[in-house]
Amino acid sequence: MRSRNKLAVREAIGEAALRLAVEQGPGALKVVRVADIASAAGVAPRTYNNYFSSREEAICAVHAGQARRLGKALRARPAGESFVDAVVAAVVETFATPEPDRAGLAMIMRTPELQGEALKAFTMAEEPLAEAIAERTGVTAGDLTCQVRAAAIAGAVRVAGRHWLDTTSPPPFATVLRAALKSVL
Amino acid sequence: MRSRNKLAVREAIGEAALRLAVEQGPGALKVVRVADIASAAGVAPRTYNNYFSSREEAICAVHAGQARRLGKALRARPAGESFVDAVVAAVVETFATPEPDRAGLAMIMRTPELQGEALKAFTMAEEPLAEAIAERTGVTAGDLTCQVRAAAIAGAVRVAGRHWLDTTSPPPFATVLRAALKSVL
DNA sequence: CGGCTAGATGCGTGTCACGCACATAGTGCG
DNA sequence: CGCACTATGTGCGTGACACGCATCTAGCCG
Repeated sequence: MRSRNKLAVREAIGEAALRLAVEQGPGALKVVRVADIASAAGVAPRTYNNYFSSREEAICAVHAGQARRLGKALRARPAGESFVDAVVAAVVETFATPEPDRAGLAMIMRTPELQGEALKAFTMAEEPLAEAIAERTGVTAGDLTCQVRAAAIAGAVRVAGRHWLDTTSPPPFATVLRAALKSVL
Repeated sequence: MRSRNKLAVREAIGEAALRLAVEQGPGALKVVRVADIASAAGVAPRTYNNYFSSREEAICAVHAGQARRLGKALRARPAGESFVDAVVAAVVETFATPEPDRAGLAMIMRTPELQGEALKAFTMAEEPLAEAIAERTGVTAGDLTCQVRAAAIAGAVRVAGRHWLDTTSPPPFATVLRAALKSVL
């Protein structure tokens, strides 16, 4: 336990929380107790509470981490690429590589008690994304346009996810993402 | 008490919760107890719980109601108006008429524990907005493009709010809203 | 006028977040 | 080489809360 650094412990708890929630399916929040999450992650209940102050936060932590990487992904695109292509590529490699887990995504996006935390996770991705957009388009950081574009992109990803979940015969998520992004770029 | 209908009671509780939270300023969630909200609204603590299952939800209820009216506002625009003009007008009259209360908005958008619920409130506005957009542009409801555009508009409103709060000398909120919407329409 | 329903309220219970104190591993300094 | 010091995990106790259940009251309809 002590050998794992803080980030690793946080990840372990988050993954355990999400896994248990998905196993229990709908209504998981009523069944999965803090003690369950803690023991599944190999920590004491009190320790879980040092990292997260609610089960919702823990369950959404892994997706929050994924969303936070979007800005970095955009920065990593080659400079010669057009802005639109770079954003699409960054989004696809961040959210559709590998293909997301339908059960986990459904749990997070369709459970009312988790929606707030999930939206918060998506929204936290906007700030680094806006900075990356500002850098790439050569405007000053904190520009209103960049933040609006970042919010639009994040919103498109979210809507694409909802659409993808509603579809019974699943096309590749990347296809839905590209279609959604086409409307805002 | 019994004379007020359910909606009125809900509104009374929501307003009381927001008012108390704003009065206490930052850290209000630690100070404002359920009993305080209930007594301020003139109901029993158990009754508050029949309407809301968390203080966050109660505090954000008034803004949720405001956001939910956006779709209706768009439908109410004259048919001859261009799509862009109609959206801008609907947004401005929904969110900037009258000029919002800075303290209340700051409380909701800047308190971490409230952000999730606030984002949920904004997101709930997207569905009726998407339907109104579909109706006005003549495409089938549930179209991906409409939902993405609705999300982009809601995101622009949210970013505009954040920007408006960060500005020390406040321009009219409608001005910021128009600037933000220009980037996504 | 009597039963009926919706809504408000009280009470009890299980869960939770968090402050506080302690134990212990890893670390730098003399 | 040993010693304090710090960071982190953990146990315990407390206050608050969400919610199920039972009750009561007001208003309504026949």
